[in-house]
Amino acid sequence: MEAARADQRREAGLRTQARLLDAALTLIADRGEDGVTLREVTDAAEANIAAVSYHFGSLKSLCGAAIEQALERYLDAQQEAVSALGPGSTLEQLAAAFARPMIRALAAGGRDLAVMRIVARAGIDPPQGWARFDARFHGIRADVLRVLKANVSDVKDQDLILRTRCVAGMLNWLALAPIGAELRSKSEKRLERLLVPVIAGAFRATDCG
Amino acid sequence: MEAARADQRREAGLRTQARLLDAALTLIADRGEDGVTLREVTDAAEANIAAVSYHFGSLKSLCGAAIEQALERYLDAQQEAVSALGPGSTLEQLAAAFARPMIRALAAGGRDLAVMRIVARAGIDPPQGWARFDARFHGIRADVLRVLKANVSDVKDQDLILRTRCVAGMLNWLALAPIGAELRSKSEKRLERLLVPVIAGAFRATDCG
DNA sequence: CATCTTTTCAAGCATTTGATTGAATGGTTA
DNA sequence: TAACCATTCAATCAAATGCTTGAAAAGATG
Repeated sequence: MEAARADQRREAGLRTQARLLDAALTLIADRGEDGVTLREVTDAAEANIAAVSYHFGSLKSLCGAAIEQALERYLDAQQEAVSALGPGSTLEQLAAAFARPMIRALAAGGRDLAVMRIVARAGIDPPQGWARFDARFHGIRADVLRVLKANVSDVKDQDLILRTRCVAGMLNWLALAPIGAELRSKSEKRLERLLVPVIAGAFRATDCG
Repeated sequence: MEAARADQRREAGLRTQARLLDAALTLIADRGEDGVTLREVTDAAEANIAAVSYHFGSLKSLCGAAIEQALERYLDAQQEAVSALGPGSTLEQLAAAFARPMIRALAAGGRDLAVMRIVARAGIDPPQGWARFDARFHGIRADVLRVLKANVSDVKDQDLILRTRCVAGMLNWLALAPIGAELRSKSEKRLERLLVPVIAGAFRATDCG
């Protein structure tokens, strides 16, 4: 037979894996990793209970894989948004770039928002192997810090990093809290107009006097 | 017998109730309501498993009581801090007052911090009967809004409320996320110096140009 | 003292949990 | 066709869960 034609059984298995990952993504985003049960995830994925053990070894492994997938999608988007910043970017441009992945997710909803909610939850209850992504987080933080230092003077790096974390926390909060649900019907442009000034203000943190 | 002397059995029961509430407070703060088990809470409280049913009816009721207690403590502190604001308060004074309960809790740790973490979790997964506290939240928000309107011009009330929610979310994030743990060894004054400018900046949200 | 009442306790119950098993399914290969 | 193999499935298991039970403990009350 042709080598190009794939094994139908293997393809079906991969589709089941993908459905399980997708179901886990949504459920973890809504209830957290510990709130997801085996039956729930297999029902949502239209798969048999044993499929989780067969394809992933355990429910914990499936959730871990779903969370890793979400983290990677987030880091890709965040890194791309931040790397577009030039050396002379303003705080508003920084704020817009930094918040863009979350703003897009809030406007888009669905899987994109689920990814951001999982990342936010991971910030509260760091999953095992979180350290695996430290380097990429550090890289993004370095890009942000560079722009911050060019715009804000007489503030220690440590304190600028704290401001970045405060802003990231604020955005994560909007993804998780029901209060942030009001924002989800709005367009990207509208969200940008609302949030960017607040974020830039937090970055600036100056009395203006 | 004297009416003033209390029944020792009743007193012992009340002490058990208090221990259960206290154990639930700590555990809910750390793992969330759904992460608390009956055995865990009774072990921590040095009480028998049946004590929960006997005193509170169910684990859910015990957790509900602990969460309500935490919410009330929080609202008392927040309301007191905000009501100290005068009509001519600056944004920095507003920021300091608004963040004071969280700053005190971060500096104090222990039960005070547990209370704030439970309130933060309640903002993500609102418990039943949350609506019971709507009026008090609304009152605090009104006080904040008054000061904001006096300091920020040409911004709709709706958007000022959003800023308040963003700031509240940022503070809640610091209570929940492990990243915020770095702040917990610092003094109130140091925390105020670090956070108040950021919060005031988010409230101000102006380009300064 | 005898009787009540409040609280505590160990044992056990039904349900739900994650996980396993051996058989069945059905495409693949010789 | 027949042997093979990746996948699916229903049935089942042990452990953990929330909760209940009847008895025991011990202060209160007459």
